[in-house]
Amino acid sequence: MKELAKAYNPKDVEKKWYKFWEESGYFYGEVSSKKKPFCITIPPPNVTGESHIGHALCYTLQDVLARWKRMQGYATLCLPGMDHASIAVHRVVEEQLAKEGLSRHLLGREKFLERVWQWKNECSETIKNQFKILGFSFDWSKERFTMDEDYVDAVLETFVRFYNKGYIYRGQRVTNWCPGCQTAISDIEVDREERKEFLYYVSYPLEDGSGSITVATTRPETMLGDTAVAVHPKDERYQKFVGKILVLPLMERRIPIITDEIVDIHFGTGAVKVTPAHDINDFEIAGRHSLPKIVVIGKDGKMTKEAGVFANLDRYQAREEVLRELKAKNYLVKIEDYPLVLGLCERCHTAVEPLLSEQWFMRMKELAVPAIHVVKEGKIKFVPEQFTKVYLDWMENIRDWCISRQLWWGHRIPVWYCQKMKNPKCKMQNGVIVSKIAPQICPYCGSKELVQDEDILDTWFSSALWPFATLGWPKETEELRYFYPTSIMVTGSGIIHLWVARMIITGLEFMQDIPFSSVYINATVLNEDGKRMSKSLGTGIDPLEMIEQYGVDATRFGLMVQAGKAQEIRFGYQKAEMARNFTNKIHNAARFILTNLSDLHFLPSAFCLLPSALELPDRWILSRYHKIIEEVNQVLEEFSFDEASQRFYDFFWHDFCDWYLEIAKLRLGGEEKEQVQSILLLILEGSLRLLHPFMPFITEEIWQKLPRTLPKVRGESIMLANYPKSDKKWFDTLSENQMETIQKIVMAIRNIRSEMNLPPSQMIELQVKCSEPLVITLLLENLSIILNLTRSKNLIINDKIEKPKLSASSVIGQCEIFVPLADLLDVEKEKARLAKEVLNLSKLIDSISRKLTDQAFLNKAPKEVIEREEMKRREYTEKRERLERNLAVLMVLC
RNA sequence: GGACGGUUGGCUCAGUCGGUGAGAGCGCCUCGCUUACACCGAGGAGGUCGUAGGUUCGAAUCCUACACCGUCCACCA
Repeated sequence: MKELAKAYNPKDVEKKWYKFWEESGYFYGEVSSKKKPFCITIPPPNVTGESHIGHALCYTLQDVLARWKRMQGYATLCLPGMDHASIAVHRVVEEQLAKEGLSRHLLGREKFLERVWQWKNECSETIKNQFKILGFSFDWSKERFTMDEDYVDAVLETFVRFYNKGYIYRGQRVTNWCPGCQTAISDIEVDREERKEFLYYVSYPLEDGSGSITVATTRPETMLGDTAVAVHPKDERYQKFVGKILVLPLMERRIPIITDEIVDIHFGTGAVKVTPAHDINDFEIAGRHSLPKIVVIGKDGKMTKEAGVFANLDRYQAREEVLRELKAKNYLVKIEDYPLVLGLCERCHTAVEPLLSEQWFMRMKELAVPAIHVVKEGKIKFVPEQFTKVYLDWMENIRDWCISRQLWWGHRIPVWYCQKMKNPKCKMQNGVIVSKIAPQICPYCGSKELVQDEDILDTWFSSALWPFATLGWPKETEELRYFYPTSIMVTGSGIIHLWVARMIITGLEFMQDIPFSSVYINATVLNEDGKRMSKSLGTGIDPLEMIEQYGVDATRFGLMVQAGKAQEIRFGYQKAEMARNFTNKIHNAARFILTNLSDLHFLPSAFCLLPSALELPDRWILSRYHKIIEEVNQVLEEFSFDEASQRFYDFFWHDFCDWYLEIAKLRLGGEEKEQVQSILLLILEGSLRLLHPFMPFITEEIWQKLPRTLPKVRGESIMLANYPKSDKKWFDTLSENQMETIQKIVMAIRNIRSEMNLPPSQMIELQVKCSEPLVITLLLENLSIILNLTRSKNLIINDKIEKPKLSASSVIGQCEIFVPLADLLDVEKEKARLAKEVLNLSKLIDSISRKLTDQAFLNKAPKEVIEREEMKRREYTEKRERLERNLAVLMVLC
């Protein structure tokens, strides 16, 4: 056997195994009628080149599930891909262009797109490589991109179908317009910044000269586009004005006084100027009251013709001019300081202008109904559960979705406009032609002058199709039939609305079935300072850096031990270091076991052994082992990755290495040698399989080195081996209790040794006073373990032992342990040690006694609780008496 | 403004159905390079469980209010 290195070096093994797995086709998601399917369509990362540890978390979770299910015998498909992420990529590429003194408008649409494709290709290679480094068992043969030919087809198909069913329409709406970037931008691209601004009070006179109403505004220049003043219907101050007409100052326009629930009685004067074309609320008010919408600020941020004498002024210049005029004509009542939250374009930092524009929308209310139903019914479950509410709250108040974007990188809207509209039929359709394929002539009037809509679709329109478009939809592929609905969607809480909700809607609409049965919302990874990781802020931790330092398995495990129910996790190097140390522990345990196997030609079949034929440590570790298998499988069913990894850690390190292995060392030289070797190997081999989903590389590396004679080690890779199943016949509570007694005794003696500063070379003697025959037998049967682990020469046990005067002592259950030390005994220290323990017990006994003398407690507490308390009191009291007696012996000495 | 989450030893976090001597990892202290592992082993110190009330025989755990931190959503001009 090849000598194993003293320390585990991940770099030696990781690349090799990934290559082996991939080339062997183990990741291939095969349709198999003999197996049950398990499928995850991996959330496609944006091709923006960003990479931080949060991605590593999300995808590792999925790989753990996939490897686990694959080993459990499911036909497993993890389908990877990338998202074209139109806005985000625009930002990246346009930034690059800006550095070269270029812009997308200077380049033109075609050249710009060429440039983006080039970027996309580089970027997706980088991401793919990272995923491979991380060991993800994704089926790369089925990799998809949201702008692949087939995928585009699916997107256009969706648009046409939705349009034909009347869900998609064209209309006007106020959207965030950036005059700097010359595009509409979504809410998430707007940075909010608090500014010290002013609130201006302007008086609008009544047409009949009977008075005036004062309105408050932060943007006086928009008054030029006012078409009403609104008050709350219940505002008594204005009851008498409702329905009357005002004369808009400077414009001399007659505008009505209307009522609307949206108005806040307590803000300003309680009367709001309504500017439908430049404010989202006002736009909605206008909709409810059929008010005209006058655009007074143009896309360039300058005043339009509609602004009359202010036309062509910059919007901020216009504000000054308007204020001057108002003041001159005595309409300006007062000015207050006012902190305003201003929307700024996150790219160019220009103040966003809400602007009325023509957009495509999707009606959502009706589509949301079945999507709400499947979640309420429990057909789709959110994990953690609290996110169900986030989803439902949004769905139940869903608004129409603006699906058009004035960008270039993405799916161009499959709509053409006839420029001629030569007949009434064409005019009736407004010359709108919706088609997957570019039409040559107008189907209505035969005109050849057709112009395609310039806009593209919102990125999420295409990602909404991910779970089925990746499997081949609209074609009826074998994969689609077999793997849809997929098993689980793992993603971040930030995109429940943007993405998850829409996948559920489109899945139900086009597949008539849910897209997945579970939605696991992974935590946001914060860095060590509790800050969100972001490349632009420089607060991200690059997973590759961590991998470089600790290896892939440690990085993955470090993430998994923290992947619990919390909404956020802080990630630091500590956890990765802990996990790295664990890999080393596993490596060395394996090294020890394999080294001690070297003279074995074949292995006895320990697997056939009956529990009764085994020794206590064997029965104990096998019981622990099977319980851990049970637990890991169970908590994984609940997606408790933290529990699964931590429990395994505790078992392997503490039970197996600290105790079983240490005890095994004593037995490997004796008659039980082969039995012990077999059990060591059995537990090691099973542990590797149990751990494999979390740490794929080290487990494969060691597993491949195990003797092939082991029945379980016949396959060509651990990732194809069976995942361990627990066998309850090995559950052995008695052995666990007995072992616990031994451990406690050993620990008590070690504590004495340590407190008395006894060097390891100092052998000691043990005397145990015990009257319980079963315990005496237990200790005698495991005598060599106790002696060896405590470095003791011998042990005398019976019920007549008296405490040697110069000895340290301890009480464990039925046993009183004495360590005669003669002049090695530090009497003062020992007295202090015992006194402290007595004091501790006294406190406990007092608190229990207080309970047990409390009538209320005795009357109302359940019987079991009272009994347990009584039992504890007896136990502690007895222990205290013994300790006090031993302490008394020492007191006599001085 | 609303919703959700968090607040437990120096740090990062567990803690199930209310009854535990409140746990772990890191860090710290003492001892030890005992031929798997110093990326280790043995032992130890360290916590009025954010604050204030309440429910209860009994609260880290349930309820209310508040504070601070975080995330998401939002139509206060």
